[in-house]
Amino acid sequence: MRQSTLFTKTRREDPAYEESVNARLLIRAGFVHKEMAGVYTLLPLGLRVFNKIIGIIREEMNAIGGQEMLMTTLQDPELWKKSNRWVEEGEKNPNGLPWFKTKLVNGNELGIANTHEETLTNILCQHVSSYRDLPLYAYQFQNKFRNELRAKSGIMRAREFVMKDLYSFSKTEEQFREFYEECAKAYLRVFDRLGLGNRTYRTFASGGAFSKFSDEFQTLSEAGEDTIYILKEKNLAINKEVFTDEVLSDMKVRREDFEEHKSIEVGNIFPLGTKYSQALGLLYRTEDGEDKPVIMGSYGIGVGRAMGTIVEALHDEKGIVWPSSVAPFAVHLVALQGGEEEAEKLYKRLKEQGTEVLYDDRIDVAPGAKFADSDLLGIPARVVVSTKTVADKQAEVKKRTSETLERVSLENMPKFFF
RNA sequence: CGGGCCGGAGUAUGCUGGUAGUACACCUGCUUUGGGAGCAGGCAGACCGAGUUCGAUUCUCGGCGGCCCGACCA
Repeated sequence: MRQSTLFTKTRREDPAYEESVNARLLIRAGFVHKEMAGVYTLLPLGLRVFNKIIGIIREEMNAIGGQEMLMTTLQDPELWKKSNRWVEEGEKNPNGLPWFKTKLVNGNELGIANTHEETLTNILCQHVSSYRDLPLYAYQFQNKFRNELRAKSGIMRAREFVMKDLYSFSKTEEQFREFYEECAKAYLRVFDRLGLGNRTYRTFASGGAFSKFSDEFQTLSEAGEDTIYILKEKNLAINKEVFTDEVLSDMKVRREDFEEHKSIEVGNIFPLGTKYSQALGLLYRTEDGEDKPVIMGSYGIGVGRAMGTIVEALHDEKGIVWPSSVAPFAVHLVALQGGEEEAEKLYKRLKEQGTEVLYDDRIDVAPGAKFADSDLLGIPARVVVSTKTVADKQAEVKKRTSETLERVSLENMPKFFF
């Protein structure tokens, strides 16, 4: 893509109304636009990153048998009343789910989705009736709306956000557990591919409204809202909420061996048991002809939060540092004076070979400004073509993560040196 | 939802009870080009409402909005 046609502009200064690193950098670099507190638009560059994150999650979910679908945002209150999660006006919410609601013209109330256990369980009542139909795993990337009392930390705690939510439906506890562990491994692969592997821990946590315990995926970061305790040699992490003597003795570990860290919850998986299958009547018939409620589990990753976490975890003083797996482009080709003609040729060649390239073809922009933009945008490789390099029939390559400049022949540029 | 701070060109800010200044961006022209160029000219701004006052961007109150702390949070 030609940068001269990119409608977003970078900013030199931090927005005055944002304090968090992720929001400051993403706004300055033109990846997101803030609509209001906790509500962010994805601009073209931001959407490219977003879609790459989704692509990675999708591959890993498909690999463990997930079937992708897309459920609705408008929700029928009747379903939620069955599970006792519909909260009337003025009522204190026993489940802690802050609802957004709206109304039809005729006055009937509707819910605006904040999660989809009820919806999917209800759908499956029409498709599951025998043990032969199980297990099954369905997931989606869908907008969730949560009426957070306080949106904060930039895109990390939003009121509207896209979540990958997968739900498992199993015959037995053993079958559920087997998938649960498989999904936990898939989650670690996802975070590894997102460039967060070395600082993301599967973390023992409280089960909230659904079960006694759950597993969170926590990425170490000072920007995090959570506190976890980690035991590096055992690769064990425990959320502060459940860092109790009882839990420690169950795990046969000593409190003083743990280190305390701030962290960001990038994913969460938890058992649902038969809470929703019983409430909504999702039963299956066993080999023995008996009707039993399906055993469920729920598995979430916030896509925007993952994006923000990457920015928080990997930025430097000059800007964003995207891992190549999610970078908006693989290469930032920068033409400086005297290099325009060769840069143009190189741009065409890189595109032909399928390399995703952002081409800074802007004229009358000072070299320093181009370099500053390049650093801010965080594309993994910068390729400069200028009078100096053209004289040697070369281009200059610099990785975003390194200060080393490398010269590469313009004629025989290796296909993927990036 | 409680508390603190804040609200002015596209962005960032200084001063101010007498209708607004600067920098960057943007437009025009000339020069300039390897780490956010220079000169000249130009465009562009006070969240909403009420009150005090001869006069309010400035002071007071209310609303709305933002950030932060706390509470809350699958």
